[in-house]
Amino acid sequence: MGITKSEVFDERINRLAGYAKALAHPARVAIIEYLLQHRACICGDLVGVLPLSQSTISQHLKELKHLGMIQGEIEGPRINYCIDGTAWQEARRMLGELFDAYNLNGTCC
Amino acid sequence: MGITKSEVFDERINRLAGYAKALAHPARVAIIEYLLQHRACICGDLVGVLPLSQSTISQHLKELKHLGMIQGEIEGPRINYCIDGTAWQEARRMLGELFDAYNLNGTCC
DNA sequence: TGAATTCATCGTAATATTGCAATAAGTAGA
DNA sequence: TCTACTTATTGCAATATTACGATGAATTCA
Repeated sequence: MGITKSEVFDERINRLAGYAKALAHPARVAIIEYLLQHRACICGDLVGVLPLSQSTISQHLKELKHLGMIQGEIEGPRINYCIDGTAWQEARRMLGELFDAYNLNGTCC
Repeated sequence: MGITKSEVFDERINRLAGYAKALAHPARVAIIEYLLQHRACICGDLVGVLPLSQSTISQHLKELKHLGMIQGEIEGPRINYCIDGTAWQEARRMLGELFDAYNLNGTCC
């Protein structure tokens, strides 16, 4: 098939997987870290930083936007992308809870 | 293409993306949560829990193993899969640092 | 208006992922 | 050994992802 059976999992799990997916590609991690360091960026900046083409970077930005992790604001001829605070906090909380669940149950194996 | 240019990103970023990838599919999140709750599991258990076929689940387990998140130990006719503590802690640390970087810089936009 | 700048989109190609049925491989017990 | 049980692998099909060049759309400035 090649199509994820999202409908058989509940909302929470799909959302968690979505946030993880946003960080599941090195280019997207690099983009997020750049955004964290600069508080904002434009696609053009990234073209100079990442060894990927402008269209590829634009595509990753689109994916991050689609997954809710970033926002884009038009500012003159360029676009100010930045982390979406709400999604960021939710992702942090959901992933944090998942990782913390390991400690609560003690070591395994 | 369809092939990620991992070689242009450093080790740390690729590792982080790898851990995120482990959680980037709802079925794998469900598997991990099941492991967290039961401390161990066998593929057969999951077949009764997840609405996916045995071969599909086995494949996700293989992927999780490949990404370092779980370990499998043969125990009689079955296999005891469990979270890999070392990888888990590293993933938690790396993702935690990433998420914390947002707060350190204050709100954005 | 025209040129330059910036980002998005389209088209294309190659590879990866997801899923399942069927089958294989391994172990345990009769 | 034979059977039952459990998990892995194979083969296949369909969709998703990644990447890039070329082109398009929008904005700014001369």
